[in-house]
Amino acid sequence: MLTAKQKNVLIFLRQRIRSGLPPTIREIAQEFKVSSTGTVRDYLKALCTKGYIILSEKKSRAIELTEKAMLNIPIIGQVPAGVPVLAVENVEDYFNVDKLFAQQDELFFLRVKGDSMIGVGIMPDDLVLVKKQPIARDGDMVVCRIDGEVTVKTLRNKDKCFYLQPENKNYSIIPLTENSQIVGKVITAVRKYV
Amino acid sequence: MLTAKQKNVLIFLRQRIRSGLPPTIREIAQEFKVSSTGTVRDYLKALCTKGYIILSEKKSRAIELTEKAMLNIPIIGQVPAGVPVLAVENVEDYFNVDKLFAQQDELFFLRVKGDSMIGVGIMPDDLVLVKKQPIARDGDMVVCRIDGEVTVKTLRNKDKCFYLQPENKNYSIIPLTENSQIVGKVITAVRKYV
DNA sequence: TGACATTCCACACGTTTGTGTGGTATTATG
DNA sequence: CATAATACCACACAAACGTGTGGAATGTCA
Repeated sequence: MLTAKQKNVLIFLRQRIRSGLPPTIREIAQEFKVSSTGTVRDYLKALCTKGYIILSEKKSRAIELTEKAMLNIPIIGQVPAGVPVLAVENVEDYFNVDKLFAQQDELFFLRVKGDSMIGVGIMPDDLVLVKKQPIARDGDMVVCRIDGEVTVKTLRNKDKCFYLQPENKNYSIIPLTENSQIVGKVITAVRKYV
Repeated sequence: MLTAKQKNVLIFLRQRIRSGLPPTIREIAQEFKVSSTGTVRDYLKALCTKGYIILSEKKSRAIELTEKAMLNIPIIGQVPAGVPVLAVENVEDYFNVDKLFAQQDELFFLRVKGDSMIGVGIMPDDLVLVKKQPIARDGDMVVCRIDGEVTVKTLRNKDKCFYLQPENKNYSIIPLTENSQIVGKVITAVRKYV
């Protein structure tokens, strides 16, 4: 529903906000070569009523992007033969990088050592993105401290007891004792190339 | 070299900048309960001369973090027994999410179908982060169009010819013909849980 | 001890910036 | 066709904001 002008303004806002300093009304006017601040306010009002931005009163540069306006990296799904790969129809979902930012203090990457999780495709030296939390549920992949050692395992809850289950037949199940502590939950596995 | 006060100010700045709107001098004063704007300017000058922030003149909220001050998601490496997991000493590197942003238009995720790359730990339904580029080098993992079909394979260059090599013994090597086109290069593999 | 950085204060000046009013012309939209 | 939304303008006002001056207390380090 955005006009071409509004779309361009939104792109500019996104760019500037991401760079760390949202623009003032007059900076937007300069960017789009309009001589009146009233014109820019028309833009912003339109984007505001359409739900793309939120404005705070009497604060400089106070332009906030809504979830709707956030730019995400597209996830391309199954691509039928003969169709351009990056066509809009193929976009299955979006990977929201902005959200990663928001909870940054809660996250860390852990480099996996050993092959105890190779059964689920996690190889030695892979990175797992861990969300810090002291508890987890049955089936969650967790990072755990056992007597000072740190391991990645699948958490299992059987007969009112918790167990750490490796995803490799060469390793055995470890019961979760008082000396153990769940550091966090694996939410993503990442392997970087090059 | 930062004093406790300066460190706290920097943490506050980082928080506010990441949230999208850097604070004004008076907002900083309010946060730290000092009644003079001059005091805050002292803080900022110190952080500036020590190389943590960059200030622009006569612009509101114009506080920029330097690379030195940027907070990235820490990558935790090998953790020896008895040491807290998240201790600073264990930080192996940082995953710079800011850099992902910069080249956002060049990136997309592709959901992998099939098990032709299972030999390198890429499983069906995994996501690969692809950087758009029409050429690649021997050994690069690439996304390729062959007669309209899209596949992920390893690129091989032998005897002046290019081949697409699956990482699974059940599949065979495919020569790169004129009907084929390299869409981009896989730079990261990602698997999301939950 | 002396030079220096740090951490605070008060107050005033001038620019930046958001706000508001009142227009006009063009382009949807039902 | 009429109403609404859009896209522009000029100008003025008040609040927000960065800047500057001058001072004082404290701690650091050679």
